[in-house]
Amino acid sequence: MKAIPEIAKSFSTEEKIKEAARKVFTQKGYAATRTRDIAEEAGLNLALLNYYFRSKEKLFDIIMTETFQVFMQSIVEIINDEQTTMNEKIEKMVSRYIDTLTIHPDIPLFIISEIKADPKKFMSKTGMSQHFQNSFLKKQMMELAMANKTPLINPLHIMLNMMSLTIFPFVANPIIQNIGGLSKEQFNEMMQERKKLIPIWISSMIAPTGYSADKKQD
Amino acid sequence: MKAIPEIAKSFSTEEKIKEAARKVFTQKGYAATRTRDIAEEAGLNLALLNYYFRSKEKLFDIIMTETFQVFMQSIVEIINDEQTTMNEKIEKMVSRYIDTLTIHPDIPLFIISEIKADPKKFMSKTGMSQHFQNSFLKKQMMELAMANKTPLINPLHIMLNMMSLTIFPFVANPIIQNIGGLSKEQFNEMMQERKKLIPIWISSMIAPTGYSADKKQD
DNA sequence: TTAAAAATTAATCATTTGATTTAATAATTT
DNA sequence: AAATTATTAAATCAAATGATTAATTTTTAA
Repeated sequence: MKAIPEIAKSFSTEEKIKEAARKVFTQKGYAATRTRDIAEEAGLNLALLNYYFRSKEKLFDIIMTETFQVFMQSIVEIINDEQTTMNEKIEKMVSRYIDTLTIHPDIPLFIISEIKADPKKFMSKTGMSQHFQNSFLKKQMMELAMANKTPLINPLHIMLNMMSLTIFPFVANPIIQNIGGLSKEQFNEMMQERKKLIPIWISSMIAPTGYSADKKQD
Repeated sequence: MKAIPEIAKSFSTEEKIKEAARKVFTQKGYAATRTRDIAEEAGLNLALLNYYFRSKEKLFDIIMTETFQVFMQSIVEIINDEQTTMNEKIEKMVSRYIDTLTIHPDIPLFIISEIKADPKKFMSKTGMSQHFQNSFLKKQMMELAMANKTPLINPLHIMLNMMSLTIFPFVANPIIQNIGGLSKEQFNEMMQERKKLIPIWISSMIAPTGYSADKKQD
């Protein structure tokens, strides 16, 4: 009867398994991943996976939670920074997303797919809703709309637009590369361009002269 | 040895299987779908699936191809219509996407996930690249940039923005609903709002006063 | 009506896959 | 060094799953 290994010891193999699992799970998703894939990727025997993590699902939960948390944490810090303006926050978020996703392009599709596969499992414990609703950023957005006498665009739209413009290209990467006829490098260059462009676009949404043909500005 | 049934006959069961397959595949993806799920969804014996379609993979390929083609076809028509302006095309695309995806919200994540799982299998035969590169829309975009003396924003950015702003909310639906604290109905209302907003936003990207209020429209 | 063809079903096969067991090896303790 | 414990590997199990078979029912058409 194998005892469960203590936390401190055998850090190395445990981490090897987690790294392999992170790679294979984010690349192929839970259902398409075989525990044997993970063992092979880690260069370790299959039995170790269950020895250290009891089951595929438990290992997956750990990976999923960690991935999601890392992904959220950096954003939460940015949106609650009381020292930066709204525009600076948007710049920072866009910049951080693009830098992170250039290195780990699989993460968003992974998170989205797995949340969809079992929404209540992951949706409950994140508290994403509060993060945004109570954020300093949301306050700033609403104040700015007042100050500018601009008709208030739901802050959710703005946040959603920032995420859409930034994250979607990575999610739909193979399709986008194909439509644009881009190599991996050209795609990354384009995303670097967008680091500058997206904040400009978002700004122009908030303080718009943008209402084109039918409504003349005066 | 069972003969392969002729095309005309037993339309009903064949269609029942395809409908069931369409539903389950788009909902759960290829890997997470069991052929038994499809049989049950169709209310039919498992063996019929292989009787009519030989294998899970062959059935899947049919569903995938059809789904993708329907999705592309309507867009290709719009972007090559020589009677409409660029702005009208964008309005139409956004509108059609949102209407379609409100009814079939699973389609984009399905297509994206499965293309990612096997890019060469699906990417080759679509010819998406040509569709856009040779489109009347792209010509219009470039001409408009000239005429307006606007610095040319890569038409790919514009197309990508349109798709991002329109499709991403559906792809990330559970997360977006959670962040915004929205019910399914409220989410759909928001997407109806975006039907009007997205074309405005895109316009303001193309002919921008958007660079933080320093350039007046005349 | 009847014989052939096609459609449908229940039972079963073979492979895959998550998980376990048992034995061997390495590390640590006494 | 001997004993104990931790770690690793090979073999195997049991359930899930895609696919097939053989028997039965239904439909077609002569």
